Amino acid sequence: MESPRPKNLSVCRKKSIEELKRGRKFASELQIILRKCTGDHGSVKAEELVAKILKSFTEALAILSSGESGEVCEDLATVQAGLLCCDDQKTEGSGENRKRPASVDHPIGGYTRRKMSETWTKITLKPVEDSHSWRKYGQKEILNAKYPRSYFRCTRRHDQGCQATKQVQKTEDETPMYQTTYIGHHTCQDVFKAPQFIIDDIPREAILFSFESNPATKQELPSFSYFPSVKQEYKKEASALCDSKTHNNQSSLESLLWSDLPSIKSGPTLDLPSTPGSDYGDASGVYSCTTSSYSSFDMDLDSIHRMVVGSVDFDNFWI
DNA sequence: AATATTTGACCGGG
DNA sequence: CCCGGTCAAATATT
Repeated sequence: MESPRPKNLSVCRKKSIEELKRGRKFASELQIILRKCTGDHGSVKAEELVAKILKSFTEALAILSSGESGEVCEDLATVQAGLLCCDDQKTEGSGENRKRPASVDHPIGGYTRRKMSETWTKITLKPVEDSHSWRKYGQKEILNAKYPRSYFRCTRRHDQGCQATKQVQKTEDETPMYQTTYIGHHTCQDVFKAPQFIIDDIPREAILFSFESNPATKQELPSFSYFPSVKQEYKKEASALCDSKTHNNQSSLESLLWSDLPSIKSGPTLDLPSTPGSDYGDASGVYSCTTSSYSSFDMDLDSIHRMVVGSVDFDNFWI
């Protein structure tokens, strides 16, 4: 949080302010139109809605205009945390009878539908590049959403029983963003790190929303212990940076990210054309395999995360 | 051959 | 019954 603030971030903020101003202007116009059209007998709800939209824009603008440094994320998170709801806390229980045959994952039968897990959301201009390996396991058309939602799980699910998942969905804004919802924390440990890529998790322009927290589950600490079951996924991860396809996606992403993170760039220079053959048409084209260590920026966000949500007493454990 | 992604089906909550 | 999350067979990729 006290990390030096790249110029690009303030540029980003200015852009955000511009965008919000435009949004507010449009909402204003809509309000006028609404009043003209509906008159006195008009829809009160619609009016209320417009008023709320306007208020949101105003507040967001106030937040962005006031703070000088990285408080943007916190403030927005705080604002949004109140608006967005949390997962329910129902236990997924023992008393279920499912037809689906038992699998390695779910020996008892059926599959586990994850609830009561900590979730947090990032909204970024580009698909989020984070420090874990993900494997896509599904994609769904979502009602009233233009783009499908992609579902990812940690590649270490089988190895280490890591239950972390994430969902990526492209928003339908004027300038489409990628909303990445993380569900649950990684309980896995990186075996092969790629020290030359100490990036991280989130592009600077990321907006972090936190909904729930259970600090007790925080286990994302670097570890040097060696895990015996080294399977293909590890190898792939270890060589991810040399892997052609992954390399393409990653490099393009990274070069984009780096363009926003010039001050913390480390390791080899990636001087590649942006988005060579990678398709960001929707969330379905999203990367899956990445690796890196935890950066100070990651820790910063983690701190922010803690600050935002405080210590909510929430009893969920993966293990 | 091993691993990743796609995609339709299944499942459960609301 | 609808919708969203997950599974797993089929297919693609490496």
